[in-house]
Parts: sequence; C-alpha cells; structure tokens
Amino acid sequence: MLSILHELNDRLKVALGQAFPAAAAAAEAEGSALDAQLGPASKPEFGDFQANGALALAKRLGMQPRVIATALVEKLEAAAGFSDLCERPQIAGPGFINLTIKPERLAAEVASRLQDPRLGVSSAAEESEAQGRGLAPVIVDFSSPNIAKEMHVGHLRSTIIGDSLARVLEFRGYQVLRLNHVGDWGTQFGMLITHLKQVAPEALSTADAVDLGDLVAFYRQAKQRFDSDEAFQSTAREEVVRLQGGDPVSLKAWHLLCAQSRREFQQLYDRLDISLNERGESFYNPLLAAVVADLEASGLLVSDGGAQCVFLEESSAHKLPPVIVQKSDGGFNYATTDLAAIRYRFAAPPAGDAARRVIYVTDAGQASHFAGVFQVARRAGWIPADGRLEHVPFGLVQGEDGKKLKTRSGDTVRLKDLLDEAVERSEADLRRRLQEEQRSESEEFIQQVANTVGLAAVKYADLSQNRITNYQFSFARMLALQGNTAPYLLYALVRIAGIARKGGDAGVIGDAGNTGDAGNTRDSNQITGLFSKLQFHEPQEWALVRHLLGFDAVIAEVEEELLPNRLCSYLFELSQVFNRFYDQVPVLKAPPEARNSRLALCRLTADTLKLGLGLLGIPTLERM
RNA sequence: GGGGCUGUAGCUCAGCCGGAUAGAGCGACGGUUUCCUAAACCGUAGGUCGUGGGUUCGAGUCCCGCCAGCCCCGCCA
Repeated sequence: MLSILHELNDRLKVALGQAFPAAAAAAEAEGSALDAQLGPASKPEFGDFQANGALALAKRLGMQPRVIATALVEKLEAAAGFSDLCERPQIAGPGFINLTIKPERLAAEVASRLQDPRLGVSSAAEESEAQGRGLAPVIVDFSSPNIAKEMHVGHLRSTIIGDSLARVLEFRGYQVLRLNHVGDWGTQFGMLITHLKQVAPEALSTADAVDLGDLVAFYRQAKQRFDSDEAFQSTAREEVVRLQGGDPVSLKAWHLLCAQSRREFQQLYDRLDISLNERGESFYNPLLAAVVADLEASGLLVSDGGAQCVFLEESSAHKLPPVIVQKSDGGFNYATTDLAAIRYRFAAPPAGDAARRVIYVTDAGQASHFAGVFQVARRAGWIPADGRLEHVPFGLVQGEDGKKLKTRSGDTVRLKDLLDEAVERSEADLRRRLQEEQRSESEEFIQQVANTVGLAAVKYADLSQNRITNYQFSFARMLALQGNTAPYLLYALVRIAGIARKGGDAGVIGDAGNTGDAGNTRDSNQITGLFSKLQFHEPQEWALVRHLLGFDAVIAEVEEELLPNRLCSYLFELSQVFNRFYDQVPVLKAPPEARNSRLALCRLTADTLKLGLGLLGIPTLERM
C-alpha cells in the first residue's frame, strides 16, 4: 500500500496548497512544507489511513482544526480521480481526517500482487538503475566468533539477527557483503601455535596429517600451560612475534588452526542455512600502520603515557576515555582493527568495498566502543557524506531466572547443544501429537518436521523480540504451538497447503527469501483469467486483504530501522487474521463466485508468509 | 564516580513522525468441532505505562530530576 500512501500524500499536499496558499508558500520558502501527517489508520474502524495534520496546523493558521480539516477535505474531493481512489473522507474527533480506500482499488492491488513475485516490494536496484546511478553495496558485519573457540549462545543473536537483516536488504535489491569478522589474530595465537608445535609437530610438515579434533579442549590445554608454565609463556610470546613477522612455519600453524575452526563454524552455519564471507581481523593487519599514520596526518593523534590516542569530543562535561590506536609497546589493538575496517569498507576499490551503509550487529555492551570508533572515523574523514555507519545493538540472552544463560553446571551454553535441544524437544512433541491423533508418519517426515520446527523456533523467538532489550530464552515458550511463535506461523501455512491439496489452487511461490530471489514467475495469463474478478464481501476477507497489502510498508520499515521484530509482528498478525478467516469463512465449500476470490486470498497469504519467513531465515512446511 | 540500555497486565513482550478508549501472547475463567489439520476460533477478567516535574491543543512516546535493574568504562575483543 506504499504506492497508495504516496499518492494520497501527494494529493493532500496539493489540497493544502489550494486551501491555504499563503501559508503553504510561506512554509515552502522556509524549507518546511506543510505536513498533512498522513499515516496508517490507528484502528480498523477509522479506515485505511488517517491525516492528523489539521490539529498541528491549528495554531499556525489561527483556525479551528475541524475547519482546516473541512477545507482540506473539500479540496481533496474536488480533485480529479480522487473518488476512484477513496471513499468520502470522514472528519472525526477534534479534526482527524479518516480515509478509506475504495474496495475496487484494494481488490485491484490484490490482483496485482498475485502476479508479482516481489509482492509489491520495490527493488532498490531497479530504482537506482532507472535513475541512471549505481547502487552501492551494503555491509552487514555479524556472527564473528573467535578462532579456536566454540560458538556459544553469545553468538546466537548476532548470527540470527544479522542474517535476517542481510536477507531483507538483499531482497530489497542491494548487493550485501555478509562479513564474518572472526577473531583470527592476536596474542592468543602465540600459545596456540606453541602448543600445536609441541603436541602435533607432524601437522606442520605433512599435509592434512592431523585432525585437531576438539579445538576447545586444545585451547583449554594451551591456556592452562600458558597460565602455569613460565617457559611456555615466553616461548608463546616469541611465537607471536614470529607469526607477525611472517615466519612460514608459524603461518602454516596459524592456517591450520583457522581451517579447523572454520570447518566447525561451517557446520553450524550450514545447519542454520546462513551464508557468510569470512574476513577476519588478520585481513586488516597490513592496513593498521596506515590508519595510525592517517590519524597522525589529520592531527587527531595524541601521545599519552606512551600510547597513541585520539581523544573524543564530548558533548557535555563528561569525560570519555580516549580511543587507543597504538599501545605503548607499539602494538595495535581492536580499536585500530575496527578503524581499519571502517576505512576499507567505505573506500573505493581496489583498496576498499565502496559501501555506503555499514551495519554492525554486536551486543549492546560494545555500544560505547563503537560510538568512540565511529566518531574517530568520522573526524578522520573516512565516512563519505552519504555514508551510513550503524551499530545494531542487542541485549543479553538470559535464562528463565533472568540471569545470563548458563548450563546447569554453570558453563557457557554451546550453540550446537542449544540447537540440538530445540530439535529434540520439537521431535518429542511431534511424536506425542502423532500418537494422540493416531497419525502415522515416516521417520523421514518426523526428522524433517522436527528439525525445521526446532530451528525455526529458535530463530523466530530471537527475532520476534525487540533486539535492544535483553532476551529471556525459553524452549517451552518458543516451541509453544500457540501464541507468537514459529510453530503457530508454520501451522497457518500448513492449513493453506491443506486447502491446496484438497482442490484449491495454491501455487505458492518458491522459497523466496532463502535465495534473495522471489522464485518462479507465474503464468500471468492464467492468473489474470483466474483472479481478474476478485470480489470480497465478508469482513474477514477485507481484514485479510488489508493486512496482506501492508507487507511492502513493513519491509521498508525493517530496511530503515533494522528491527526484524516488526516483520515478525506483521507475520504473526497476518496468521491471526488468516486463522480467523479460515475459521469463519468457508473456502472450498464456498459458492463458485466467492471461491476464486477466497482461493486468491489463501494464495497471497501463503506467498506472503513464505516470503516473510524466508526473510527471517525460516523455511516452511507443507504438512506438520 | 562517569556513560549506555531497560522499567508498560500475574508472566513474557509490542507500541512506528507525539494523536482518538494503551495492545498482543501466555497463564486464569467460560464457550465453540456432522465442515478445508481444534496446533484453531469466540468471549470474560486483568493497567497509577517506575516516580516527580516540564513542553504541547494532545505525552507510554519529547526534555529535566529522582529511584531500581542490567551492561560498559585507556593500552583484552
């Protein structure tokens, strides 16, 4: 409905100019045009849209709000074509203008979406092409585990939220660089390499000689020796120097450790169907000296206690710690790496990505770090005027006791274990239900459904919450079959698939969001024939129509605000509206003149759910 | 000590540019199945939007103070 919203807004703007020419011209001259404050209606009984501008303009124009509203409505109604778009506007309360779109127009929108694999969402790529300019890539920096360590619950939110944001941006037509900024460089490699050289020297001379097996245990052993053995410690320190000096044997050992970790991470990414390009901290290593030199040249660098720092501009009298870019021992640290990354990502190729939007999905605890680093980058002139640099923070994962999520024994929860448990619980639940309903299904079906539902539940539970707040993790809640959960949404889709099997044409589009491509285009002649004369009469049909048409606006919102929970709410509400329709309005048993229109609604609902869930990284099921 | 985030129904949470009577879900209580998967639907009860000021025609939303919880705070990431 974004196109209708824009059309109405344009019409309101014209009406404002006609009704109040002097004030409109004056406002225009000031650079702040009069605003009709058009937005979606706050309640269904108010229609489709409401314009609140009359209230705000009352003081400025020195008139009663209702008088302003009346004048506006008069001009609106007099304009050519308005009555084809909209019912007579209603003035309500102190001066709200309520607008209801004509049923024929809504039905036409539904018909057009049935033929549109993008479901009404415009493509940024096509838009920029039409305007004859290029579209800069967007970078989403997410997941970012550390080499030689395990992925744990702390990586869950970044990985899931980052993937979903990337999918939405990809669907909108952007080229998205999904960067995995893995921790693959730093002093811990001294001890790891030293340990490797001592316990598995053959790995360094023979190709693929050794499978390191449990890397976590390996890391623990190395750490334990580092902490207890002084000789080991000094060897490890020398090893760091060798590695940074480019010693071939040290590099080989380093590669080996990275490759091993990469394989383990990849298993989880495959399982979650998440794609990432690894570009770890080591990538920026050769660029660090230039970062410091650049800061020096721009006069931002200050030596303080032997360390090279940039002091932050403070908005008030509060004293912020400086950003240290070079330690007193000459080494660089994480702030330097982050600065090098920002510089590279905005810079022109070949020594840069030429991005214009860079998004960091990390926990909220790093907010002040990023605020500092972003400020330094800005003052250093590395961010173009049209460049956006955004930290997308999220809260902690907590247990049901409200404390940081831990296992019973107090350890960090491994991501693998967490996913396993979700799938196991989902399987147990499914088996219990099959027994209760005396259904018999193949083992393959059970595994497939349990896996899909379990992983969907984990993803959806995370995404459906506003990411800023801490997130209380609960298997029971996320796997619940009712409420705002993945199983509830998946079930709505299963119901539609059931209608399709029993004779209704559902012809749902393919797994759109998963590929960033909306899938098969349909035979438009066939569709036009089938759904050309849509007509709706029941309130449940209209509620569904109106909700379906809101999809494009939600995608636009997620693209801008980077809040996937908005998409989740939309899909949940869509499922609710659909279930009401399904419960109260027959589809297959409807009289022929209503049947096709209802089938069309079923299909568009399925398409929308499937696409929407795909953008959350959640695949769907035909039966469950 | 400084900074950030959070505080909305018993619980978990939404609440978009400030807009009409603050919304869901769970839980509780009551109802609905010869009919497309009842994993659903319908209804009832439940609120000092932490608190005190301010701005505004209008504040859960913006500004200031206070209280509480969590997180961060110079050479780890």
